[in-house]
Parts: sequence; C-alpha cells; structure tokens
Amino acid sequence: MAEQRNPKERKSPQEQENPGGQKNPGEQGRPEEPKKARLDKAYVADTALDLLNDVGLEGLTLRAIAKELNVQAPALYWHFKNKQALLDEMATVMFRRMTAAGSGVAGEAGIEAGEGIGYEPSGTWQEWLTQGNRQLRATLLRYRDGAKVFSGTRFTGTDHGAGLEANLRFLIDAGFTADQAAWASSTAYMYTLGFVTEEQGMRPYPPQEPPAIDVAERAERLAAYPLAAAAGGQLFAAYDERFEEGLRLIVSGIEARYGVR
Amino acid sequence: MAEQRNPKERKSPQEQENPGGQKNPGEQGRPEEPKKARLDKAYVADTALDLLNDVGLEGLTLRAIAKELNVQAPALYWHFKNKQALLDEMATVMFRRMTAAGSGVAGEAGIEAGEGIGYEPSGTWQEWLTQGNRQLRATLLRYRDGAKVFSGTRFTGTDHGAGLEANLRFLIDAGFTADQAAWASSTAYMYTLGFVTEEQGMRPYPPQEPPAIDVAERAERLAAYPLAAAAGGQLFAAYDERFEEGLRLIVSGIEARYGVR
DNA sequence: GCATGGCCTTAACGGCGATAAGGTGTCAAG
DNA sequence: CTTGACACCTTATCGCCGTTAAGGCCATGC
Repeated sequence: MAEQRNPKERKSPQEQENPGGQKNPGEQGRPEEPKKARLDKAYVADTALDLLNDVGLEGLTLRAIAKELNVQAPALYWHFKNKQALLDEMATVMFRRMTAAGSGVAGEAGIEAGEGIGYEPSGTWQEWLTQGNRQLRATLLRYRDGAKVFSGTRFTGTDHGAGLEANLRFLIDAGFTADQAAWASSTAYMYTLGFVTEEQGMRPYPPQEPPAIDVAERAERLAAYPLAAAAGGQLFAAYDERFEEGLRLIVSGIEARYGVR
Repeated sequence: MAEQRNPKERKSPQEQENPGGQKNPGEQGRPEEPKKARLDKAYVADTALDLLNDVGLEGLTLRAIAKELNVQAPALYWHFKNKQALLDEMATVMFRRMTAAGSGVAGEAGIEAGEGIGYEPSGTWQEWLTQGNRQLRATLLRYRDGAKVFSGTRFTGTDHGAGLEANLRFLIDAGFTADQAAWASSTAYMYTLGFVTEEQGMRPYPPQEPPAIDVAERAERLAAYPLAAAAGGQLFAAYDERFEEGLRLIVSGIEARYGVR
C-alpha cells in the first residue's frame, strides 16, 4: 500500500495523481456549487481535519464532514467502516505531517519520525529528543482537539514502525541501552501528550489570549491560598515556556540517571 | 462546604447524614425493588462512578445512570445543569478520594492533596512528589476511563486550592523557588496524566492481562523494525515499572536542574 | 448493448442529550 | 385542617447523532 501524497494543500482525488485523465465529464452544474468529486480516504481525512479546526471534536459529525464534501453522510461508510476508522486516518495524516517536518519522538502507540522520508540523524540526542517533542506538540496544536484525536487512536498500519525504529536507533547509538532508550522516549512522549491535552482543554482555538479561565477571577476565589493563586498565573499562561521547562527537566533527568551526555 | 462521606460504600442520601430523621415514610414497595431514594449530587456522582466501571465512558449515558438510580433520565437535570456538570462532580469525587489517602501532586487544572484533612508533610520532597503521583495514577486507574473523565474536567470549587497550596508549600519549604515548585509539580502531573490516559486507552478494564494489543502479532508486523518490535514488549506491558521509571527520570531531572536534593 | 460492480443516494432506526410542561408529595403559614 | 408554594420527579417530545438497508447511477469490460 504505497500511498503517498504531497502534504501541501487539500486536493480532490481527481486533481491529485490524475493530471491527464479527464473524469467528471458532464460538467453542467453552476460553477458556484463545487462539482461533486469522487472521494478517497486521504481526501476525506484531510477535509475532516480542516473542519476540525472550525467545529472542534464534538462538532465533527459525519453529517458535517459529508456536507463539506458535498456528499450524503452514509457515503462515508463506503470508505471507512465507522467513524473511529476515519479518526484513525486523521491521526495518521497528522502523524505523516509531523514526520514530514522531521525529527524524532517515540512512545506508546507509536509516535515518531522518519516514515519514508529520510530522518537525518544529526545533533546530540538531547536536541533530537527535544526537537522531536517540540514537533509533536506543534503538530497537535495545529488542530483543535488535536491531542484528543491523536491519543484516542490506535495506529493500524506500520507507519510508525520506521519512525520508532529510527528514534530508538538514534538513542542507542548515542549510548543508551535499548531499555533506557525506550523509557526515555516514552517518558517524554507521555509528558508531551499529557501537556498538550491539558493545554488544549484550557485554551480556545486558535491559540490566542485570553485563556478560557479567568486568571483574575480564579485568584480571587483562591485568595485563601496565596501560593496557589500566584501559581495560577504561571500555570494558565506561558504554555510555551512551561512546556520547554518540563522538557528540560526530563532531558536533565535522563542525563543524570543514565549517565549519557 | 464541610461535606465528608466515608468512602466505603455507596449510600443513598437518606442513609448518609440523616441518622435520626425519618424520611420516606410510606415504605410499602416490595423489598426486592429498591425503594426510590431521593437523589443528591454526591449520590448520583457516586452511582455514576460505579456504573463507569461497568460500561465505560462511552456507555455512561444519562439514561443508564438514571436507570441505576431507579429514576427517569430528566430527573438528573434537577441536580446537574447538564451531563458535563455530572462528569465534573464525578471528577471531584475522585479527587476527594485520592486526597483521602493523602500526599501531594499538583498541576494545571488543580490536582493535589490536602482538602480539609491534614496533609502531613513528611519525608523528602522526592518521596512526596513520587508518592503523590503514584496516588494520582492509582486513583485514575480505579475507574475505567478515569484519566479521560478527570482531564476532561474543569474544577469549579476550591477543593483543589488547599491541596495545591500544600503541595507548593512543601516544595518551597524544601528549597525550591515558587516558579520551580510550580514547574516541577506541573511536569510530573502532565506526565502522569498522559501516561494513564495512554495506559487506559490500551488496557482493558479491569486491569489484567492480556493487553488489548497482541504483542506477538505486533512484533510480526514490525519485523522489519527489530528495535521497534523489541521495544513493543517493553512498551505494551509492565506499565507499573515504566511509570515508576519515568517518575524517577523526572525527579532526577528536578534534582539536577534545580540543584535541590 | 448489456451486465457488472464501484460509489453514491434516499429512507429509516434506535439511542443520545436536552427541554417543556405537568404531576405529586412535603411542609409551613393561615 | 386547609391551602399554597416549592422541591423533585414524570411523561412527552425534540433535533441530532452514528449506523444500516436498499436501491439507483454510471463508467467500464465483454
């Protein structure tokens, strides 16, 4: 199944990989109403991913997706056995886009870089791991509820295999044992996923201020707990710095505990 | 709101904190069919939490909860403005149960110990943090989809305030700055939440073998990626040890980076 | 020219969260 | 003792969800 698409823009299946052949002959509808384009898995997943940013996960219904595709909802069942399968495909697309930017991160359900394109091992393992998890976070943040979609998924293909392999390889080559490599990348992965899940739970989309929780109001409610109130500002804002600091803590821990610098 | 209930068994609101007063007078139904007991928030949340372990989050419908309570579904709207409010209450109950066992963990939405009962500061900050996150994981694991219920929640009360306060206080007393304390506990919290979310996504409930993913089958699929396949065994089993190792990594990182031992 | 089968449509089902409106029992005021 | 108010629950119903069944259209291969 050598399915590869360029990740630039969402295209109908006709446009992609059919540059010469003329399908869809009886073009007689109004030009305003986009003419019905044959669907395929990737196109549907792509469209759904776009729609996700508009309506969020709870608004992402099959009917809404179908409408976006100028199609009736049951049509989707020709391409996916159920909604979860569509969500899985969406997560796979997200994953491919992340790896397209390169760098490594690995974990539980398989989350990592590589996948066909050349993962270029370069820099220290610290940079590799940090950059990989940054990349993961950035990818998840690109989509509303991205972390939930992602972690609700079980990867079915072997897409993640190559990436996980590359990731472990890199760490092992840097001097870790296989177990240590797995532990290290898994810990960072769990942290990142947990972080972004919370972040997206609190933050509106698209990422912008003000946050969903009124920091001032919260401080008042917690007046009896000065430290907690003070931490509130730290905790509900400055996600970027907090994420980076956590990553640094984990990297420091790996260095200290496994003695690999 | 000095609401404290012993966490042994689920009790109807009549039984709890009404030892003398006689409500529900005309007791004339069959003893087999449990007589309709007046509801209240805590009783409903308690029942829903029990039901959660049977049916999972996606099976936890208002109608199912109502049936468990021998009541019609709309009755729940008298006590909760909507389903999310019920889920919030459930998370609060989980939180209280965790703190009843004592120890500290703090994070984003507020997750920590204390709450009325005396949090007893004892031991090193390393033990405090480790034990707190262990406690958090154990609590989340007690309920099917516990992590999802928990992290989908925004705490409304000030329940978590006292605990967060205690947690930060402990770390600051141990020698951290306020920022460091917040970063450290937040990082550990994100890790734990991410870990258990993934763990519960992979594992059936109740926690038992075999895991949801066939390790052998997976290894075969990933035959081309020997490291990844080998890591699969590590990654999909032995959750306890992996969690502990990740915690150790984080604690080591805090020690190393902040220089507090 | 006709059958085949891939892809989509229309129709409908059961179940969901939620709302509206009305009943019933408890209890304090008169 | 009567009455009115109000807390709490019921019945009926809404619109939307994911999903299934059945059938129609149309490009293609013989």
